[in-house]
Amino acid sequence: MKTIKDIAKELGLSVSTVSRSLNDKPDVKKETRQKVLEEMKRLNYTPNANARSLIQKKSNMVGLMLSDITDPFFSEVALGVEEILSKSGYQLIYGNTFLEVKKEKDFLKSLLERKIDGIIMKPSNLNEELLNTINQLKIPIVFLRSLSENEQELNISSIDVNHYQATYNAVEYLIKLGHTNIGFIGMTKESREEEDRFEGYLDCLKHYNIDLLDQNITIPGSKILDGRYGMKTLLEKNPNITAVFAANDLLAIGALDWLKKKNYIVPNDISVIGFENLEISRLHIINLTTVDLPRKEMGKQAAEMLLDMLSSETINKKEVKLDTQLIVRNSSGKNQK
Amino acid sequence: MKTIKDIAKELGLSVSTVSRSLNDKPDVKKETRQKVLEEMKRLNYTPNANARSLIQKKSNMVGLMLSDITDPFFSEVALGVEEILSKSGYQLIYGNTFLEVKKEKDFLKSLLERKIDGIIMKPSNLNEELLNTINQLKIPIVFLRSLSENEQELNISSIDVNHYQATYNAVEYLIKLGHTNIGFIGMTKESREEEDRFEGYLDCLKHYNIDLLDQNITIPGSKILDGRYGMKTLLEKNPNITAVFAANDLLAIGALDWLKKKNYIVPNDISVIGFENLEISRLHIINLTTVDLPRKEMGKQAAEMLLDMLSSETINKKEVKLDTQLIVRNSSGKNQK
DNA sequence: CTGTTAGCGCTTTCAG
DNA sequence: CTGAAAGCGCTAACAG
Repeated sequence: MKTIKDIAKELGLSVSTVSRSLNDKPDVKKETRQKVLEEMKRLNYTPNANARSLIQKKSNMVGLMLSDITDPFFSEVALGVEEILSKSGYQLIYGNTFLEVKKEKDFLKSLLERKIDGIIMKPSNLNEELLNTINQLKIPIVFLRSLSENEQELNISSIDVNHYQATYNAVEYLIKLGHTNIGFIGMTKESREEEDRFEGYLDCLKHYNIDLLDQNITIPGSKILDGRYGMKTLLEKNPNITAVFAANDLLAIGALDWLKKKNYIVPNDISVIGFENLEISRLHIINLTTVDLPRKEMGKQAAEMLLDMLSSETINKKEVKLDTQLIVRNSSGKNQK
Repeated sequence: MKTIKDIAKELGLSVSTVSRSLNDKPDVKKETRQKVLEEMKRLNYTPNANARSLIQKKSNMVGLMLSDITDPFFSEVALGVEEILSKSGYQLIYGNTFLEVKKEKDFLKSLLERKIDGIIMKPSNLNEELLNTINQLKIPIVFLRSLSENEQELNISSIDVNHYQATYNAVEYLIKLGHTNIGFIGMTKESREEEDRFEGYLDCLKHYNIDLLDQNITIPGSKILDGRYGMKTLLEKNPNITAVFAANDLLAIGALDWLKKKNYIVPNDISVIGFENLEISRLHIINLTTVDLPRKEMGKQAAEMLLDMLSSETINKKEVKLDTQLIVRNSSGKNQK
């Protein structure tokens, strides 16, 4: 492997001059720099970023901790993050945690050893230990979800959408279509956002003086099959349901699928609303009314917030909540009963 | 930031003893090691992996170059790769290239500067320059696609499925259902695999003495909307088509969507076959006959091949082609005309 | 404008 | 079993 020493020796220069030339520093004669650059090419020299990191105490690497990259939400976030950070010369170390505390811990540890400059992550509900660990990191962090109460004092920025409001609006939209018997198909595991959404559902019903029925609620999981099962469960418990809010599009699509299989007509018999606005949801054969989540945009903004924190001395914590938009399609309509 | 020096000073030991203790090397008294480990915890010490990489000439980092992480194929590959490599203590630097040569070059360069130990990647059709660059890397590489002819001499392993055979089988299946007017909706950009698939289609028609019709072929792109457009194009050019092979599921789903919109009955009027077996494809409302791609498995095997190359002195190049399976669902049936 | 020197944090001989 | 010393490849004062 070639080093700047080789270049220096070859050219009869000192390593510092070579270093200066390579890094576009001032105080180098044009011709010298020229010669260095040529020699560099000739020798097929590649700088050693690790050596540079060591001395500069800056690695130009950022950690990206996701729960599951195959989740369309995270893959789009990851795309947005990478787009912005790579432009600024940062490399991304990525890992999946499935929100398992052990994986989170292990991954964080490996990031710290690598002396990364910052982290963008979607953590689980932090237990105390992890919270402490994170608190001690002296590097900028952006959460891909809102901070919970016990995290408020942390010096961490966050980006999220307003799950509460989004759900409230969606349910309100159903109520204004005449629905009163509205089911809720929730996601397991995604506690923080999930709570907010559930509260949005509850508060909206309350606001319109609609009784909350236990049998209108089910929490089956987060995949298509869970949605099918959730829809089945709801109808078994309460056949009078006329509308359903599902906590994500896959659940909603599963619900649609099950309804279709059982010869229910959507939206005449039952209205279905999702949450996420996946690409497939706008398919003619699905045509799901849903809440649009600006996934890639969230990734981009997360990256920009991190860059911001990276470049300023004082950590200026920011908590951003993006607005969402209800996308009305054909899976929802007036209550016909 | 604490260093081993701090530990050494605190304990009145030399840095070398501390280093040995931390790395489980022999020749350290049990109690000494114990003391070091305790002090390490007390001081909240984190080793500096960059310093270690510098001296060991091994970074324990691997590059993962994808075209687009939001493509379900790549996100699942990325999951499999990460699962295996993180278990072996490797960190993954990921980047999206969209098969753009400039992005590929830039990303490769940044990987080289980081002195990564190996690369798993899905490259575009390599131009000579990139090919040279890659050839000069003295590190193990695994391609997430088969090697093309001009790449054969490279010391690179690859993993892929047999696109030719998979397509041949799919088309043969259609022919055996009585179809002779079979459309082909192809993907742009993904040249290598695409050629193989196209050849599978051609050879199969030829083998069954079916005339190849120009108007039965269209290459619209790779997304749902492209599939809709592709289906539209095919039917305009040749209304007698009774079956369609689409080069991926999204194209096939787009085709289904358009057929549904135009009130064609699938599979009675037209059979549709996809390629990939996405999760949504098994939905009751889609129910797509398709070729199953073992995506995550490919990622895992790619990682294992790389680990293999990483641990053995001699680079033992391997070219793996996994078999695929035709998943027959309700989007295909007997020719009714 | 250029060279000398020190040192980033760590591992690894080589002595003892 | 432990310590001293060298050095990985690079940057950053400081002299000149």
